[in-house]
This record gives sequence, C-alpha cells and structure tokens, in this order.
Amino acid sequence: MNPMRVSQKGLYALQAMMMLARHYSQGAIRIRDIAYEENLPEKFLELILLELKNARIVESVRGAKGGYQLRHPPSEIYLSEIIRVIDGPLAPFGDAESLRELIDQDLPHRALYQVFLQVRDAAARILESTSLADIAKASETRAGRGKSRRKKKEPRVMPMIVHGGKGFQDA
Amino acid sequence: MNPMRVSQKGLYALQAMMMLARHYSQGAIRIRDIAYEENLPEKFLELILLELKNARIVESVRGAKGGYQLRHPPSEIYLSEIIRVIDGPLAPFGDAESLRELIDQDLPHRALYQVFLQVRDAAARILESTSLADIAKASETRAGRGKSRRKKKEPRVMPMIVHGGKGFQDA
DNA sequence: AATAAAGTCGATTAGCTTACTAGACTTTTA
DNA sequence: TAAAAGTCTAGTAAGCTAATCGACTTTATT
Repeated sequence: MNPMRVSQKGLYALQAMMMLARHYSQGAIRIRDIAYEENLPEKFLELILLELKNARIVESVRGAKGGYQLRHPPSEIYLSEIIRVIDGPLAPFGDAESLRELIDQDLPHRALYQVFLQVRDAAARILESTSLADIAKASETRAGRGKSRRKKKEPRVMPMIVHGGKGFQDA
Repeated sequence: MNPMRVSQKGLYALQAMMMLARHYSQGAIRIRDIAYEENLPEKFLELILLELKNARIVESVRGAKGGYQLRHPPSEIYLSEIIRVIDGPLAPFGDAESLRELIDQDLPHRALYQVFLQVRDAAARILESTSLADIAKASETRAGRGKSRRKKKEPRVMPMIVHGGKGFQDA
C-alpha cells in the first residue's frame, strides 16, 4: 500500500465505485451484483468495500436486502479519495508531508524531492478534481449497462491530451 | 519494476547519477566512491549502475583506475530516463501504450483510463523536462560536497509550487 | 420462531517483489 | 604478476499482492 501506483485492487475499487455511482439512489446493491456487473472477484471485493466503508466513502446495509451504497452523490466523490484509501499517498515517493520535510532537511537532495513533490501535486490536481460523476458522464456512450459494447461513431469523449501516435514507446 | 512509483532503488539511482553529474568530466569514478559520498549500499549500487550501463546512460571503465561516468552531459540526461530504467513506466497503472489500447477497447471504463493517462502525461512533462543539470543547479547551496549541511539564508531554490501549509495531510 | 439472505471478520496462501549480500570471474594498470 | 577495478550469477529474508475460506452476526421474510 505504497505511493502513486494504482494497484489491481485500486482499479477494482474504482470500478466498484463507478458501478455504485451508476446505481446511485437505487438503494443498497449487493456485493454479488457489483462483482457480477463489473466482473470482479467477489470475496476480494468484499474486503475492498469494507475498507471503503471504514473510510466512510460508502455505507452498508446489513442482513437480507442489504448491500452497499455511496455515502455522497457521485459528483462529490473524487478519484483521489478512493485511490488514497486503497493505494495510499499520491506522491511517487513517500508522501507530501515527508517530502516537505526532506526538502527542508536533506539539503544535498532537496531539488530532487522538490521534483517529486511537483509530480505529486500534478497528480493531485487531476485526481482531486475528477469525480465519479465526471467519469460516469464521460462514459456516457451508453456502454455502461451490462455487457453492451457497440461502436458508435468516434465518440472521442472528453477534451483530453492528444497522444501523437508515437514519440515514446513507454509511459 | 512497475508503474510510477520511485522505489528506494530508484532513489539510489538518482542520487548516484547526481553524484556523477557533479563530477562530470573528472573521468571515471569508482563505485566505492559513489557509494561512500552518497551513502549507498555498495553491492546494491553495483547492480544499479550495471542496469544504467545496459541502458546506455552511463559507461564503465574496467580494471584498475576504472569506474563509471555519464555518457552525456548532465544537461542532456533527464530524470524520466533514469526512473524508466529502474522503476519502469511513468503511468500510475500499466503503461501509456496499454492505457491507449484500453481507452479504445474497454468502452465502459475508458474515461477512467483517460484519467490515468492524464496523470502519466503530467508526470512525464515534469520528469522529461528536468535534467540532472537542473537539479544540480538547484542544489547549488554548495551543500553538495561531502557531509556539509549548513544553513544559508532561506535559499528557496527553484520557482516551484507553493504548498499552502495544511489542507491535506496526505499524498 | 425459524430460515435464508446478506454483510463482517480473521486466517491463510502462493507467488512475486524489494532490497539487499556473497562470491567467483574478468579486465586493466602498474 | 599482483592488485584494483568492474561483471555476473545466485541466493535470501521480509514484505506485499491478490486472492480464498469459513465461521459469525445482523436483518427481513415467512
């Protein structure tokens, strides 16, 4: 559970939260249904949801007719919150706090840590301003429901960065 | 060796490269001296340098009087290169290539992958434009040499992001 | 009250990754 | 030829990742 790296578990968490966002105000959804619709390992998802519940991002209803639901509307839940709970700080090394300390105290390497902090700030700016509602909206190719997977006509959702085609082969 | 997370090993690599940058054009430097000056585990550093050599970032001179040196001037070596060799792609999940594929093919989750790609692009912009010379220059508190660790008068190097003071405790 | 349907919780696990260390070997200089 | 360097293969303890299992508790329905 270390810095800025979205694990498989983190991706599962984001998918589950998106599913709950799509079904917001439909009451509690069973783990089984989330797992089925998003194709996630049910028992593992159980643990993930528990963590998100302890972090007060979702809430549960126990017993028959129980399940999980978001504690806030999708427009008020940001990707950063989910990622921090499951995968920890957004910084590429340590966390913002310790980086600031290192910048003050490890003079020979401070410039390096400043760059790490810049990277974390850049990531934070993006992830703290993108809500579940934002990505749900962007995914409105009506590809959300069930297994549907048709091709409209070049939907090109969201005015994001254009990736040249080549230039780098990496990440 | 996975996405956007600088490991301890990656930090060692960056420190070693900065040391070589400081001693650029002084000929080959022995592993032992790099390890001593930067306080890195010598045997581990050996492996790191070997990887950087295979990646053609540094070159070695074998035998007595041997050692390591940068293959290019510090102003032409970017942090991204070093991090990619040691810690892999800059994306928070997978790599840029596979994210682009997922954006095209996993319609239900494309918006999520687009955000991941935005994050990787933001990190890449920073790390691909910061050279060893840049951080060496920023560290010109003359704190570079040996164990010196004095305090000048608020050097505040580089016009970077101001961090409010609180607001988040994390990331 | 009994039963079934749900979430809760603790333990366990195979496989991988991380951060090393050890030691034998090769190359080069003096 | 001896000493000083880098090279290379192996090994390893500890921790993490992505799960699974089973027993337990809570709640709704009959």
